[in-house]
Amino acid sequence: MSKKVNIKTIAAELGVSPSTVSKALKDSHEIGQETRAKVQAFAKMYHYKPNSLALSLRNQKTMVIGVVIPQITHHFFTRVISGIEYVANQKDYNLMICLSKDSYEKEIQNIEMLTNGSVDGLLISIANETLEKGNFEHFEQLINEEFPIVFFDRVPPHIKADKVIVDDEAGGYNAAMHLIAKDRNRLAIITTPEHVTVGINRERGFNRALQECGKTIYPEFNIKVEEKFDVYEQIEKLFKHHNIPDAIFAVNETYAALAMKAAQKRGLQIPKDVAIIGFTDGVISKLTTPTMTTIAQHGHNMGNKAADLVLERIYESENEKKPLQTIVISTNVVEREST
Amino acid sequence: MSKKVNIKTIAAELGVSPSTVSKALKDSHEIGQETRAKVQAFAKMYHYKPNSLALSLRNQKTMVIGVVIPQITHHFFTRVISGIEYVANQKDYNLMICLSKDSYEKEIQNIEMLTNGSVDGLLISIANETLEKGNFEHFEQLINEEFPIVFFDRVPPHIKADKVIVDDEAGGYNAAMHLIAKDRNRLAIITTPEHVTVGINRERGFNRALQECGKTIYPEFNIKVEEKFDVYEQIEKLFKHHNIPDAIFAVNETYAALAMKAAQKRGLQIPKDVAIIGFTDGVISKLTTPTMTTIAQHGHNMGNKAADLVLERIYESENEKKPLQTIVISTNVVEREST
DNA sequence: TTTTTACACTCCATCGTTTTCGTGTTAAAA
DNA sequence: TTTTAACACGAAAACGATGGAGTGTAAAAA
Repeated sequence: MSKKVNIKTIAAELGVSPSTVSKALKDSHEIGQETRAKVQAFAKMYHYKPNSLALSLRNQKTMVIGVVIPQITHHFFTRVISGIEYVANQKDYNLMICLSKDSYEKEIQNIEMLTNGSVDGLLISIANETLEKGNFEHFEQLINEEFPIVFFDRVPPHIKADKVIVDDEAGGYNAAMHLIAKDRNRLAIITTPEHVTVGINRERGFNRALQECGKTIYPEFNIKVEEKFDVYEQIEKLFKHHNIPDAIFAVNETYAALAMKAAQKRGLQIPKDVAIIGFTDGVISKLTTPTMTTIAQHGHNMGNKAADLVLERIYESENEKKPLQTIVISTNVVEREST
Repeated sequence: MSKKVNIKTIAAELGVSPSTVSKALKDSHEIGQETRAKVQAFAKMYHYKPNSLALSLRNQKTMVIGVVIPQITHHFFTRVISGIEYVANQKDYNLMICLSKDSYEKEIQNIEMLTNGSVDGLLISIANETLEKGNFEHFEQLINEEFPIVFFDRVPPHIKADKVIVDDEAGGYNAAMHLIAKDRNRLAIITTPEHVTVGINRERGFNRALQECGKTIYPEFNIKVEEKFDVYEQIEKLFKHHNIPDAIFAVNETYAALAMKAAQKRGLQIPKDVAIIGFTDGVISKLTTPTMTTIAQHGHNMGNKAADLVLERIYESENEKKPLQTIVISTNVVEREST
């Protein structure tokens, strides 16, 4: 890089002091018209830009929000990020995005790094590994320090903090109700292992609906997908029993699409023989054949709310703190061809 | 936020000077064993973390790479980011991701912001609006300043800079050849308007293959999709002619999936009646029915290469600069059921 | 003529950290 | 006893920008 212009170099070049330059650039009345014009012209000519590091250090404010997510290739998270970005940008805030890759260690590293003064606040969706471990000390410490922090989607269960979550339980309930309204009786669910909160909650809502409606809960119709093994094979098992479901609720879009494939491979008609409903507002559901009914998650909205919350915390004064909030983003059924 | 510990507060608390604390924390031999131990214990107890802003300012190094992309909800870009992140992390670099939302103005704002000292280097994929406008002054200025900058995927055509691109022309060529090898004669292409470089290049390769093989290029088999209008309707037109294609090459995954839907709606069998091939290695192609043959783009690899390049520029010394590079990421056909 | 006041700047401390160059003390060597 | 060296630590400048307090000049008011 060639030499960069800063206030000092301008000052030296123009034979004035740095303070004069700083004030002249802000059109301060303390500085004479002539000098002001001269400084401003010079600054423009040499593309002077104030160094944000120096500004941040001095103002103790970075105008950056840190975001830690497990995976950026998950479409839902990109929707959330785009929602966060929208709100942040309106307040002149920028984003620093880190990926934990669902690893406990990386998550800790990311958070350490971000809270070293680089950001004014933090938005976090917890790594799967951390959720499994159940070790949230790294968060508790930050919360004790009253660092502005908001959890979204994958949140720590027993920790007092601001959170934005999807109403997964209601989503699961509504999915089941939607299927039941279509006169389905043998409802299956494709879900995640115990430790993934979002999965359990959706399953809980699903089961509640079945109970309320007096539908049988078949143990063999509950597939808990382990990502480490072949996902398709696990889902395919649903159709290898003597008893085949006439409706399937998958807790995410991919599982739903794979269920559709598996069903079609068995020669089943969707939705005639088996209705399928997914979860999330991703790109896939509109492109499958038939198009897929889903529980829309409104990731963008979640991002908006999370950003609002953290900005509130950033701006609130030391003496008048608002109580902790948990914002629940409600879902809704988007009916398409698969049910 | 409660008070944060820094070197000064530690120094005051322990009755030593800031310099002593700084050295003690680095296990400097200048400081006695006893003091060293005392300082380190205190620092650990109060979770001292060096302020990265101050470090960056002093070292003139932020350990951050800025990334500007048009849309984060495009799966291809998330693959690239994940590739960038992988390489960056190995060198202890972090990412600052900004979204231009395909807007010229936002792109300029992002770049202004990032080059105010916040990042050591820049990775850019250009906004569509900028490409349309053809105004690349904001880049030229940075390049003149020798700021480490690497363009990827959507690159400025006539600007001398480091670039990482997909071999779109060869990709289009191979797609056509693949279809021709399947004994197809009436080949259609679903592409983008003129200004989107990636689209034109893929189309050019496609046409070249057709010419070389003596296949007819039907003008009505060339759909240039305008995103502002209903995409599906535009694609559907392919099947409304008396003459229907027996093979389709779509320059992205979404267009390909929509073409599949449109064909299936017309009662056409894929691949029997019409073979379809897409472009990109996204999530959709494996989940459609039938699964989709695509030209894999290797976004992750592109991210790796772009990050490698910019890090090279960051680390290279002022006097021995390497010549500008353009790295071409080659594509390959991933054959699935749709062809 | 002296005092006031407006004007146009400059000085200096500050944000948090590092690092070079001192400096004072003590013990060993001369 | 004096010189030397090791040891343990501190002072200060620097990174870039800012803003309150201070300074010097000149013109206007007393």
